[in-house]
Amino acid sequence: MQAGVNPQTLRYYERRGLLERPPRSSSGYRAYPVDAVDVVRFVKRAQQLGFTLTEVGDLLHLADGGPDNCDAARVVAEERLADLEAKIADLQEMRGALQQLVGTCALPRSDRDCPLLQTIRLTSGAAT
Amino acid sequence: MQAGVNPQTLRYYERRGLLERPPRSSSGYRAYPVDAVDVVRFVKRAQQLGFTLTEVGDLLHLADGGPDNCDAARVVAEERLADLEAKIADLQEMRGALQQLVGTCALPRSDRDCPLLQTIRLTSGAAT
DNA sequence: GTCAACCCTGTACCAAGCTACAGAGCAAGC
DNA sequence: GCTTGCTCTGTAGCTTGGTACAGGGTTGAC
Repeated sequence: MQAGVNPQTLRYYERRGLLERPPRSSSGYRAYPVDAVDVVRFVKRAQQLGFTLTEVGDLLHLADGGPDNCDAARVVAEERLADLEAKIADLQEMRGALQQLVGTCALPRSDRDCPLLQTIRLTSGAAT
Repeated sequence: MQAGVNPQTLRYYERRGLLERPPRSSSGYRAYPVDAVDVVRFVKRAQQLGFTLTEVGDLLHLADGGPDNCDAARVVAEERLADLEAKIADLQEMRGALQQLVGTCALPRSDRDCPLLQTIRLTSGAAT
């Protein structure tokens, strides 16, 4: 398929309610509208970013409604935004620790003690 | 336990090779050394940041070695660093899209059409 | 010495997110 | 009209990261 997923996955998404049930040909074959590709791509992208299929479904369903649902959608979006901020901050902290580690490893061999575990401990300690 | 996980999980980590097999009491009870707590905390933190247990195990095992393994550890760390950079960039992009979405929703009700799905499509389209 | 509350082992189960398989029908090229 | 390759349905399996349970031993308070 154009979205790079196999038919089983599409049926799975349909079961999960992520994809609308497409019209069928006279013989029962699914005939996906063009938009389906966009939906699938969105699902895939959101997944990469750590959203669960349930969350993706929530967003998609909210999008189906009119202005009333827009308020609900905003709430969901703002929650996700807060999640994202937190996750980004966390990853940045971890990046700092890793950069430090790589820096330590760049010392001449005689000057180092490969303190990976120590660095790790500091990192995890800082999070507590 | 002090690291906030239950005994089954500790045994699971032991099976997975993340935790060294601790010495046993005469009756077979596990007597964990103090460091075990740090290791568990590191595992938990790394998980939160999207590392799999397998990746965590790799890092921990590299840490066991001397200066030679330090080179290998650096390679792993640099790979993770690149992953982190990419993930952060991705999340930031997604954050931008969500912020835009929330901004749109803040318009007076009559002026809006809750274009969540459109925003989503633009976002996913931009990633292709 | 007995009772509760822990630990031991092994195995089985869970949710999420697919993926594969069986048994069937349809479509299209030759 | 037959074969190849798709689709259909339903069900079962996989992996990850645990959690629970059964059936037993241990430890410590009383």
